[in-house]
Amino acid sequence: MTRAGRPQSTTRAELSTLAIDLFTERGFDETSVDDVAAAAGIARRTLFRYFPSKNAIPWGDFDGHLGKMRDWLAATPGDLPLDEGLRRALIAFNEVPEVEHEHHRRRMQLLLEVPALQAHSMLMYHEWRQIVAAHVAQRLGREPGAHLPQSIAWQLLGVSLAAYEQWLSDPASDLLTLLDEGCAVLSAGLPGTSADVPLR
Amino acid sequence: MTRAGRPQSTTRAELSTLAIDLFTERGFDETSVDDVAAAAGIARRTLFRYFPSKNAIPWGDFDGHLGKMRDWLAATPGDLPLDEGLRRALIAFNEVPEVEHEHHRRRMQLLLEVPALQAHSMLMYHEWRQIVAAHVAQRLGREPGAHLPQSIAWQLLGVSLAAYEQWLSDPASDLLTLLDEGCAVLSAGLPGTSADVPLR
DNA sequence: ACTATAATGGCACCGGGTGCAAATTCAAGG
DNA sequence: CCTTGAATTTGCACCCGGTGCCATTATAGT
Repeated sequence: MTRAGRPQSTTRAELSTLAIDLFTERGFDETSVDDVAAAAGIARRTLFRYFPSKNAIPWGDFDGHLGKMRDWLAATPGDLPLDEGLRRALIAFNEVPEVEHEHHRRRMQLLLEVPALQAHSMLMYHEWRQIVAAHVAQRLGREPGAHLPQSIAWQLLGVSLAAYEQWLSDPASDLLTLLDEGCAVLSAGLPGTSADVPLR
Repeated sequence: MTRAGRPQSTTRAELSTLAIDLFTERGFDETSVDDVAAAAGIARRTLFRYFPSKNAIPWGDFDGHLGKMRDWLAATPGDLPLDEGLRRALIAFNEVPEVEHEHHRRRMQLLLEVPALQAHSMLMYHEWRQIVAAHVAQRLGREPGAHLPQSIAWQLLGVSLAAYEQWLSDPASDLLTLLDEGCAVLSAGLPGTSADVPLR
């Protein structure tokens, strides 16, 4: 059954963590792809078979993780309000086992603070947004490509990224709490609205 | 008075429109920087003095345009609800004179549909978000770097990008109307919430 | 051992981006 | 008219990310 040929000499995950270490120590721009390949003991050409680009390396197996987001949303009870379903899925998606906390933080620090990676992340989040939009569309009885679902997906992404930025800038903060706060704003709408009590 | 040296041989705006033409015709990835330079009649090296990267070329003078966003927000009457002020500034920022409609559409089509440019746009919008966050912070009496202002800025960016995507995908649609719809969601919060009438 | 299979690795090549130093073009002053 | 100085343009060498191609290597099954 085990279809054979030469076995892989390493894994995406291994390479990703190794690279994150290097990038964090020496800096992303200052570390060349050759450096990573050399440290991993493989050829540069091979590294590009594990990852499509240097920017993709710190992401590890994000696509695999995306599947979970889809599953959580699909498993959302139908009687749950839309915002509550989104909130729970978002929390679940960003929950990380205690042991991996430090590693997760370092990875996200790279992804959110290195300009090249910041930019690249938008390509990664495209699929994530489509998953969210599809769920919202289904709940609201619209097309996945319609304006409302797409807008909500973008806004939820905004909530996530703002929470992550805050989390990274304040070591004492808790990521899930921040995500919760963001969701609250998204659910209830902007403060200081005509519907609200006057500000002063 | 005119402090002299050799005069510039062209302008950012000229190069930008020329390049947008080329990129639209032949494709962004298929058009090399040398092609653009050749078409403009300047050296490749010189082109990189007008723009810091190939990705920046289609943006033209975006930084200058950013100043207007700051001005509109600063000029917002203090008695206007927060959401209404943001809505008006967003509309004003994205209003384009009739004559430039076609050009604007082609530019945005590139910026939103070419992956490399999609990614790069996040770096461009960073400053835009900070402007919005600063305004929100001032209105709400918080620090510009605080979570709430940053989250709202991210969400407003999401509203903008969703509107633009919709506008590009549907030629019959009106951009300002779409922006308005997005702002409405942001103001009022998500539909299908526990606070709303049950869905069916 | 032999073969099919699947991964690794070396090499040449392309395109974006930069540092550096020389060449160009203008205004102003002697 | 010629020089000087400022600001811009340009050519060149070089680095790095990324790809196409093909040979090489390591495994499983016969």
